[in-house]
Order: sequence, then C-alpha cells, then structure tokens
Amino acid sequence: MNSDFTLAIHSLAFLALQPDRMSTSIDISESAGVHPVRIRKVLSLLKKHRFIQSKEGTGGGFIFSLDLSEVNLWHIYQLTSEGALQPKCPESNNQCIVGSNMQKVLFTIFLGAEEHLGDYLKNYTIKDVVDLINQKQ
Amino acid sequence: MNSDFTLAIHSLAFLALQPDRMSTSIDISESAGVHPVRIRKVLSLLKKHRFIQSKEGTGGGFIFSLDLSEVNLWHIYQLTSEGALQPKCPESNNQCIVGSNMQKVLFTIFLGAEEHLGDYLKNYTIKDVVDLINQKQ
DNA sequence: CCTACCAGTAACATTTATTGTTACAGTATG
DNA sequence: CATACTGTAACAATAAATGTTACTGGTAGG
Repeated sequence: MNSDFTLAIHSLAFLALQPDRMSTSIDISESAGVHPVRIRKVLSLLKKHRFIQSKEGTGGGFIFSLDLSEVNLWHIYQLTSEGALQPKCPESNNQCIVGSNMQKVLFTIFLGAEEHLGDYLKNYTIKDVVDLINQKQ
Repeated sequence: MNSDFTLAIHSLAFLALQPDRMSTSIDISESAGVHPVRIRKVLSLLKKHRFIQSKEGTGGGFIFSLDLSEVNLWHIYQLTSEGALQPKCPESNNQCIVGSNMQKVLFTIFLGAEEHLGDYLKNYTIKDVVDLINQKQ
C-alpha cells in the first residue's frame, strides 16, 4: 500500500485540527516526518479535487475546504492509490492455458477486492479519524 | 500487493490442472514467466503448510495435495502477504497530537481493512480460479 | 555406485519503485 | 523589492522486489 494514502490522511487530519488558520507544508511535514515537497505533491492532488484550498505567499499554506464528515477514506484512496491492490503480473506464457488466462482472472478478482475494500473505507470519514486521534490522546 | 500472492495462485492453478503427475519448478516458471527459483521459494512456503507435496530427483516436482475447493485465496494471502495492506508510516513527530497518534489509528483501520478483504477472498477457492480459467478458454 | 534430475536455500546482483533533495518559477504580503 | 509561501520538474539516494548463480542433498534408473 502506497504511503501517499496515509500521508494524505495525515495531512487532512492535521488540517482538520487547525480549522482557523493555514498550515504550511513545513508544519505538516514536521508532524508526518517526511520532506515538505512530498507533502506539497500529495496536497496538490487533494487541492485539485477540492478537498483543500491553498494560498501562496506570506501567511499562506493549506486549509480544509469541506466539512470533515464529507470526506471519507475511500475518496482519498481513489485519488492516491487506486489500482494499488492490482498485482503486477509478469508477462506469462500464452502457450499455456494457465499463463494465458491467469492475468485476466486475477484482474477480475482484484477489481472486486478493491470495490470491497471501498465499502469498508467509506465507513471512515476524516471526522472519524480525528475523533479516534482525540480518543487516543 | 506482493506478487508472491499471485505466483502462489498461479502455481496452484497450474498444479490443479496437472492432477496426475508432478510438475517441476521449471514447468511452472515457464507458465508464469518468472525464474524457477522464485517458484521454488513460494512453493516451499505452500509445502510447509501442506497445500502441496514435493519430491526430489528424477520424475520429481510438485503436486497438489488437497481438494481444490479446500483452498481459498485468503489462505494463500495469509501465507504470502499478510500485513501487506498495512502502510509503512515513517516515524512521525511525538510532540504533535496528530503525529503521535496517527500511526495507531491507521494501524487499527488497516487491520479492519485486511479482515474485510479476507471475507472477500474467502469466496474464491482454487477450484473457482480454475473454473474461471477454463471459462476464458 | 554413478549419473542425471530435481527440490531447497543462501548469497549476491540487478532492476524497479519509493522517497528525499535541490532548484527554480510563480504568487501573495507588507 | 524582500520575504514567505505553493507548485513542479529534475535528479539523487534508498529501499524493495526480483533475478541469478552456486551449492547441498534427496531420488530414480542404469
């Protein structure tokens, strides 16, 4: 599983806890323990899909632009990691009945698996994640 | 997702279609398009868990040792890929409420996700996979 | 017994994917 | 116009996956 997914969740949760002011990529990167540029890359994707807003220049940064309970983990998974479950099969042998059909069969099965995973991830909104964080506190 | 999982499925499906004779790691590797040693590594795991039997020497190889419908994809996932969904979080900042708790929260969520995935994978036995392969043919 | 064949496995090499870093352009602020 | 940001591309470093070689030991058949 791609860590862009978890970085996105981390960032959104961070922003959710700073609803009144903008947070910079450095703020978030220090919380998440990664390089600010990675944060910007991930957040640039979230911005493109209107989950957050950003502002350049002094006092700029990122801020959550939707209601916390409008965004769930499936939304984020789709942006950052769709297809990640799909295994990368090497080119297999077309002379062989197994080799020639396995790829299609697995593709079908993993497509279903991802849908199924989606049903689970839809149950967690950013609000839920924030609540869980506060509980642990 | 680790490709050991799909290699294991591929190998078992291959063996399932050769129920009366032993198949060598070379036979299987030619079908799957990978190096024989990788096949042996994966199959060594399957053997350890009694899904298959192996025999060394001339005429040796691997053979399925259970009923096709006794083995499902969740069994295989557990052997080859358990924990693969779990994202590898970098050490995050303990000074920060988000950084210090995110890891635990995500761990919990992904544990649930894997269980959920399990429920789906249990629906597919090797027999089902073989049937799908034959259908495509 | 000797040879050919095959699994099992460790050690190492290569390739690919992920992540980190630098650099710089563009924009807002005071 | 200096400072503080985002946005992004290009490149470097690291880590993970995969491939390869080499060797051990079991097995069958001549």
